[in-house]
Parts: sequence; structure tokens; C-alpha cells
Amino acid sequence: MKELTKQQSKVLACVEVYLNKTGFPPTRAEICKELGFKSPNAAEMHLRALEKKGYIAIQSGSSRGISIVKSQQTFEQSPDQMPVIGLVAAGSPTLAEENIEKRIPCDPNMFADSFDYFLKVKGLSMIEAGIHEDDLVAIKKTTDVKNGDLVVVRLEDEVTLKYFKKTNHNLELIPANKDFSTIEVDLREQEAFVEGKSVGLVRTH
Amino acid sequence: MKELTKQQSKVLACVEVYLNKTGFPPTRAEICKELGFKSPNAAEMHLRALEKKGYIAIQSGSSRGISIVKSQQTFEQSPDQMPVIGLVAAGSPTLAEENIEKRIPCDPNMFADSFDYFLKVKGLSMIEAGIHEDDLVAIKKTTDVKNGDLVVVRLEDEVTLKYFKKTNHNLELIPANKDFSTIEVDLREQEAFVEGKSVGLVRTH
DNA sequence: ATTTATACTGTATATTTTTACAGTATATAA
DNA sequence: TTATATACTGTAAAAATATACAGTATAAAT
Repeated sequence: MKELTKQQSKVLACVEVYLNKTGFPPTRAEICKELGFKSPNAAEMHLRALEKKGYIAIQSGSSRGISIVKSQQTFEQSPDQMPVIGLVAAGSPTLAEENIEKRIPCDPNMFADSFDYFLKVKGLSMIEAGIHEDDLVAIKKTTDVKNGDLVVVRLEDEVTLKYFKKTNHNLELIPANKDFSTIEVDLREQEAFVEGKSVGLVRTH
Repeated sequence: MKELTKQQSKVLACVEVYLNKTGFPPTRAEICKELGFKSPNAAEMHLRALEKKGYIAIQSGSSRGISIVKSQQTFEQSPDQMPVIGLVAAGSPTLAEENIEKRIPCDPNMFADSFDYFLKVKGLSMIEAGIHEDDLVAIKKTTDVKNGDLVVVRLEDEVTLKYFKKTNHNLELIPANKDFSTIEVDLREQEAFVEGKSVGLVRTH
């Protein structure tokens, strides 16, 4: 495959970006606008060169008739990158960019239910449920939780992962460790926000 | 998402097929030609309906300004499907088609080390390591294992998941449960095949 | 010194394309 | 019976677009 000049490379990138953004290829004029050219012929010439070098195909007579033959974006079909969030003590909104520790290539549909992010477990309060420190619990953002679900709840400035049990105004957040005690919340006195529930667990050995 | 009429569905399919074939969306006239309509307005009306129902977006004023919002082709962008293998007692080659219980959409690189298949855990011999019955342990096929690794070993006709410890001719396969005892193998008397080692664990809640 | 390739501007036009408007026909629901 | 939704035909005009042609400028190659 022949090498591209700097400008040709820019034009190809422009086409690819436009395609990714809109779902259809740009016109000559749009390429010009994007790259600062003042004549549609500038874009035309670059497109012809790109066609000759085998990077694109041009359907003559068709508007926007450009198709990518050989992408220059190494663009490895990027798999989903699911965010990992630390169990932050400060009650900041759980899924904020600054709370994302890292990302893991992982299909959000690998469990029976889809999930939105991983929560990194701190402490041993769920050890008897086989949930260890630093395990990643897959959390689906929802407020639709049932008694017995493993849920992420925010109480004031603390976020916690526990079993959920609600009766009338009384909310119990139950750990799986004899050394820890159940958190009891009277919902008339204190607010509790259900951030989501666990749909699975992942541990790296 | 609203249901599509038969004709609307045909038009959406036509757009998707055209897009896959050429790399850019069709014009109204091209849709007509493909589906046998005689007026570009036929296509236009269907496209408007598809837009209203949220299946496509139309960039007004742009030629071929159609983008797919919700594909009707179930076409699930096929992610990697990692096989799940039961802990088969019969010592058949672990990764044979007939041993695959199911497959899970899952990136083989989600753990620190890549893996080849999931092993579905039977029994409670590793419970104190937080590995429960029916947990899926991600196995990398390798014979390069170190003492302390969690490994899959085949002894005669039995496959087992245990901690690995080897000293000279003596192989110990150590469980994580007080009620189970370590399997000791004298390698001069009995063969042991290391199938692989665990690089991670997955559990569905 | 002259060619050659790259990289454009500027203009113009034929063609493509969107899109509005005016109808027709049919089935289903009120 | 009268709407109302679906499903078109047919026409036409405005707008978008491709694309040809005539230039200018610059750097590198011959």
C-alpha cells in the first residue's frame, strides 16, 4: 500500500471521523469546511489521490459516495471498557469520571443481567458470601431492588455494599460477616439512596 | 420502541443492507428502485415514520443523511463467546465441543492474563478461597505453573481445581476447605497433567 | 532552468437529491 | 358513515453535490 502525504492522511482521517460521527460520508464541501480549504476541488483532488492509492473507493455520480477500503485508524474494534469504581467513602456521585480507577475490557452482557460499572470491594463485610477485598462487583444502575438483593446504597456520605431488606419504613443493610452488624435505617429520619444492585462478581487471580 | 409495519421494516432493512454493501446510505430514489416503489415520496414517508419511531435519524437537507439509530438486524456485533466447561469427572480433553455447557459473551483479556475457557466449579473444596459451587473460574491453558497457583490438574480420570505445590517428585493439590484433605501424588507412581491455571473468577448473582 | 508533484483558490454547471404538494386506494376503527 | 392510518403515484422546484476547467504557489527532482 502506497504511503499517504500529510494532507491526504488528514483528509482520510476527516472522512473516517465524519463517518463515525454521522453514519454517512462527508461531501467535498464538508471536508473543506472541516480542514479549512476554500475550494471543493481541494477535497476532490485529495479524494482522487486516496482512491488511486487504494484507501477509499469513490462511487462516481453519487453524493457522499465515499467508502473506506483501508482504514488508517488502527481502530482495533475496541471492545467495551467497563469502568471500575472504588468504594468511595465520600458520597460523590458514583459514576463520575474522577472516581474511575481504571477500565477493564469486558462485555456488559456477560452476566444474566447487563451492568454499568464495577465496584471495587473494600473491607471484609461480605466475606461469607465469598466476596473478598478488591473483588469487582458488577453493578447495574437501578432503584428496582428486592429484598435479598446485593445492593449499593448511599447513606449520607458513605457508600456501602450489603444485602437489602426493607420492611415499611425500616431498611436493613445486612453484611455477610459475623463480626459486622446490620445497618438499620429508619427512612423517616434518614435518607438512603439505592445506587444499583449487583448482577455478578469478578476476581483476578 | 414502537413496532414497525411490514413496509417500514422492509425499508429499514433496505437501508441497512445498502449501508453494509456500499458504506453509505441510499437516496430515496435508490430505496424505491430496490423495493419497487415508483415515487420517491414512498421512500420518504417510510423514512419519516422510521425516524418518528426512533429507528433512524435523518439529517435534514443532507443527501443520504440517514443514520441507523436502532438496527433491526439482531446482528449483535458478535463479541467473543467464551466457552464454559463443566468439571467433568471423565478425563476427556477438557476443551472438546461436547464438554461445552454454554458460552458467555466475554472479553478474553478482561483479567491481567488472558484465558481460554471458563471452568464451572463443582463442590465446596475451595470455599475458603471464596470460590463457590457454580462459580466460573477463568482458565488459561498452560503447563507453566508455580507453587501457590490455582490450577486445573487431571489425575487419571478426574479433573480437579486446587492450589498447586510441587517438591521434587511430590505433588500436593491443596483444597481451601478444612473438611477436605490435600491430594498427594508421587509423580514416580502416578501421572498428573496440568491443564492450566486460573487467572480469574466470575460469578453471576 | 525546467519539469514534476503537491496543494491549493475560484467559478461554473450538470446532476443528484431532498422535499413539498396534490392526488388515489385500501383497510380498520369509531 | 366517517374518520384515520397505511401505502402508495406523479410532478416539480429548490437545494445540495460532484466535478470539470482555469488558474496560482511552492518545494523537490532532473
